[in-house]
Amino acid sequence: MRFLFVDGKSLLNRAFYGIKVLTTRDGRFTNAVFGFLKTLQNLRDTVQPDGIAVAFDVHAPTFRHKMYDEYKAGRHATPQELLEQFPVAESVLQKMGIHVLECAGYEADDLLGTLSLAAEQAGHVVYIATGDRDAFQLVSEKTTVLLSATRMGKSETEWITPLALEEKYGLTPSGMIDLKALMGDSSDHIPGVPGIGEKTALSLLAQFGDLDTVLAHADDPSLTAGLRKKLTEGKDSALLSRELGTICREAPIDAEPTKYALLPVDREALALALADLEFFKMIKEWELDMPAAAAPTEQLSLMELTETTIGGAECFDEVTARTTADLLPELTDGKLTALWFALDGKCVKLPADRRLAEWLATVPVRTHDSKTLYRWLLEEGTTPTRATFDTALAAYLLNPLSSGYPLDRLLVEQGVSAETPEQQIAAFPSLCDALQKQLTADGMLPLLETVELPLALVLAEMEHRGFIADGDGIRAFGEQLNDEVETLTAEVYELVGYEFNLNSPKQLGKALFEDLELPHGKKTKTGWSTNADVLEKLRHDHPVVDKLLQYRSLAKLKSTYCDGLVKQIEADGRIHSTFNQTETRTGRISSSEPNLQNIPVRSERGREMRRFFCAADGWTLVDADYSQIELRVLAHMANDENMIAAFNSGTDVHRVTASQVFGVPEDEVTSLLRSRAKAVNFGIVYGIGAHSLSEDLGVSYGEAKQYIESYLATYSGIARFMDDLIEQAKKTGYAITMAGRRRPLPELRGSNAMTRAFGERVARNMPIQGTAADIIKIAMIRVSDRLKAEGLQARLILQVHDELIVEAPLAEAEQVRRLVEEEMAAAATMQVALSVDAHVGTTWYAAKG
DNA sequence: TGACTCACG
DNA sequence: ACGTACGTGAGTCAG
Repeated sequence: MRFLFVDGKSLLNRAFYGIKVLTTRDGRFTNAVFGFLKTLQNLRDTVQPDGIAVAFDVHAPTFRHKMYDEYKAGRHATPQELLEQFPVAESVLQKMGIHVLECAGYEADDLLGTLSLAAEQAGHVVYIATGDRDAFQLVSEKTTVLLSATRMGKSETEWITPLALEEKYGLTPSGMIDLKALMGDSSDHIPGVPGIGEKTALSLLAQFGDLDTVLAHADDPSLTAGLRKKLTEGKDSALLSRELGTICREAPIDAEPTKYALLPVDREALALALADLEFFKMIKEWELDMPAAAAPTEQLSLMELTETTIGGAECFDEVTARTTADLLPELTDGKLTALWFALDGKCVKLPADRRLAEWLATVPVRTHDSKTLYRWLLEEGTTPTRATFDTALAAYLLNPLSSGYPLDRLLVEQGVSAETPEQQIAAFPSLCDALQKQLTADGMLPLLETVELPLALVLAEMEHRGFIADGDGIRAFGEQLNDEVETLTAEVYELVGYEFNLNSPKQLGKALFEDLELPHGKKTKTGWSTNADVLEKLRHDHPVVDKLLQYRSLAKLKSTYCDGLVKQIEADGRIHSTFNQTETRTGRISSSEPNLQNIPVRSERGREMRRFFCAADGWTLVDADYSQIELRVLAHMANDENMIAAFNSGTDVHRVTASQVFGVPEDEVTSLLRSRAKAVNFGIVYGIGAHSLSEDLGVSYGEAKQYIESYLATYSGIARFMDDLIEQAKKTGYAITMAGRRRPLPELRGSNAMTRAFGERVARNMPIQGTAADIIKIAMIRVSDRLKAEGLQARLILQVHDELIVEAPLAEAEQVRRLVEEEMAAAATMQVALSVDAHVGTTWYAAKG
C-alpha cells in the first residue's frame, strides 16, 4: 500500500505566505486553507495513496511562551490570520475522509517520523509532504519526501529520494542530521558549532563522512587552526544539536498504517464547508454538488431550456418582437460576433449583424459588461439605449476588491456552475435578480442605476470617439529626445568610468554606491534604492547624479510616451483608450492601452507632449477641472466650520490654512508657509503620518507632527470626522462614500500593526477620493446628456479624475465651455460650492489654462 | 512574474 | 522595532 503523510502546519504556512490575501465576504481569512487544499489535491493526484494522515503540532499550555520565545528569537510569530485557519483546515480534512493527527508534546515532524518508520517496516511505500527541509532525514528507499512550495499561487513539488539527496548535498539521510548538528538552525534553536556554516559543514562531512568521524578528527592537521579550535570547543554543542535535530520516530501514537486508510468522503458536508469558505470553483473541480443552502443567496432558479436555436429568420423575428432583452455577447478575438438571448424557455443565438444592432439600439437590455455592447452598437452607427442592468457593474459595486468580474465567476459565486453559453443564458435572468436584490439590501441600487449604468454609455462614447494625436509631431519629439538621451548616456558612462545598463537599478546601484562610493541611500529591499528621491539628495555629491536624473526623465518620456503612444494611434488618427469602470477600489475610473490619465504635465518638458493631443480641424478642446474637489468634499463631509468658511471666503484655501495653522495674518503668509499648508492639506486626505509629511516637507519629524496637531486643532471637525470614519469602518467592515459606494476593509482585522494602519488610512481616504469620483461621474453624465439635449456636436473625450475634456466645433466652444462649467459645478450640492475652471484651446496643452 | 521606477490625479 | 502617505498603468530588468 501507499501512504501519504503530511505536515499540515508546514504546508499551511507555505500556502499562507505564497498566496495573496483571500477572505470571505464576512472577512474570514482563507488563503492558507485554499493553497493547502490545492497542494493536497495535487499530491493525491500524483501519489494516489491508499491512506493519508495529516499531522499538526499541538499547542500545549506553554504555547504563549513559545510564541514569545519565537518573537525574541527574531522569528515571525504566527500571525492571527494564519492561526485562525488551522482549525478550519482540520475540519475540512475530516470531511474529506482524511485522518488528522496530533500528539501533545510532539511536533508534526515527530509524528511523520513515527508513522513513516512503522509503515516502512510493514513494507509499505511512504510519501511525506512538507515544506520543511528538516524532514529530509526521513528519506529512505521506501520513503520519499515531497518538498512543497507555493509560489505565485501555484504549488510546486520537489521529489527528495536518497539519490536526490546524494546529488544535492552529497549526503545520506542521516547525514542531513549531522549537517544540521554542525551548522545549526537558528529558527529551531539548534546551536550547531559556532562559526561553522553550511559550506564548512558540507566540506567537513564530505571529507570525513559523518559527525562522529568529524569530531574524532577535530585535530586533523588538514584543517585550519581556526577550524580545529571551533570543532574542539563546539563538540558538546554539536552532539547536543544532533540530538535536538533528530526527529523522534517513536511518538506515542497509533502507528499502525492501515488505520490511516482513506475514509469515505462526506460529500455533502464537504461541499457545505467549501461553500462556506467561498471556494466555489473547488466544489466544481472536485465534482461535488453545489449546496443550495450554503450559497450566498438562495440558489438561482435556472430557466428551463427546451431548445437552443442558432440564427435563422424566425429567431430574429421572435427576438425583435420584444421590447426588452436579456442577452450576453459572444466575443471572438475581442470582437463581438454574436449575441445570445434568453427567451423564456429558449436560448437563441443570433449573429451580430447590422439589422440586429439597429433593433438592439432601441431597447433597454440587461447584460454583462454593457460598455462592450455599446461599443459594438456605436461601431454599427446606431445610437444605443441605456441598459437597465449590468451584472459586471453590479458585482463591482458589491465588491470592488475582486480582480475581475467574468460572468462564469459571478455565477459560481451564486452557486451555479455554467460553462456553455446556453447554461449561462439559462442562469442569467436570475443572476440579474439576485444581484439586484443584494444591491438593494446594501443600498447601492440607486448608485448603479443613476451613476454606473448611464456612465457606461458615456465611457463607450468616449472610447468610440477617441482623442486625436499628432503622430508625426510625437515621432519628431521622440527623435529629439533620443539624441539627448544618447548624449546623457555617454556622459554618464564617462563619469562612471565604464558602460552598463542605465535602466537596471541593480547595475546602477553598483555603479553609484560601490564604484563611485556615494553615500548609499537609505532604502533597501533587493538592493539600494536609486529612485528620484534618493538621487535628488545625492545631487551635490557627484556630477553624474544630475545627468542620471535627466536621463531618467527623458528616457521615460521617450519610451513610455513617445514610443508607447505612437503605437496606439489608429487609422482614424485617434487614440481610443479603454476606460475601465470596474477596476479601482475607490470608485474612480482608470484608463489603459494607453493610459491617457498620466500624460505628463508637471515638468515643462513633459507638458510638451500635450501639444500633440489636439482637436480636429474646425474643432477645439474645452478642458475643465475642479479646483480642490477632494478638500471641498472633506470640508463638507466633516461639516468643519473653519474649513467650510475657508473655502467660502473666496481666498486661496492653502493660504487660509497656512494663516490659521501657523497663526500669521493672511497677508503675511509666505510661499514657504503656503506650500507647507498645502502639503498638510494633501496629507490629511491621504490619512497622514508625521514621518511621511516630514519627508515631503524636508522638516524634522517633530516639526511635522506639530503641524498635524495644530491642523487638527484648528479643524476640529475634520479631526472628529476622521476618528468617526475609522470607528465606523471598524464597526461595519467597510468604508463608504456619500453616494453609498462601499469598499470592504479586511485590513482593519489584520494582526499586523502596519496592515491595520494601512486599513485606517484607507478608511479615511476612500470616502473622500470615492465621493469625488462619484461627483465627477455624475458630472460626466450631466455634461453628456446636456450636450445631446442641446443638439450640440461636442462630445466628451477624456476624464482625468478631476478634469473633463470635450471636443467641440469651434462655433460651439463658448457655449460648451459654459455648459461644462455649469454641469460640473451642479453635480453635487454641498456646504462648499464646487469650483470649476474651464478653458478653450486647440491642443490639450493650450486648453489646460 | 514581481520588483522597481515614474507618469498622473 | 519597523516603515508609511491615497488611487492608478506602463516600461524595464532579472530570475
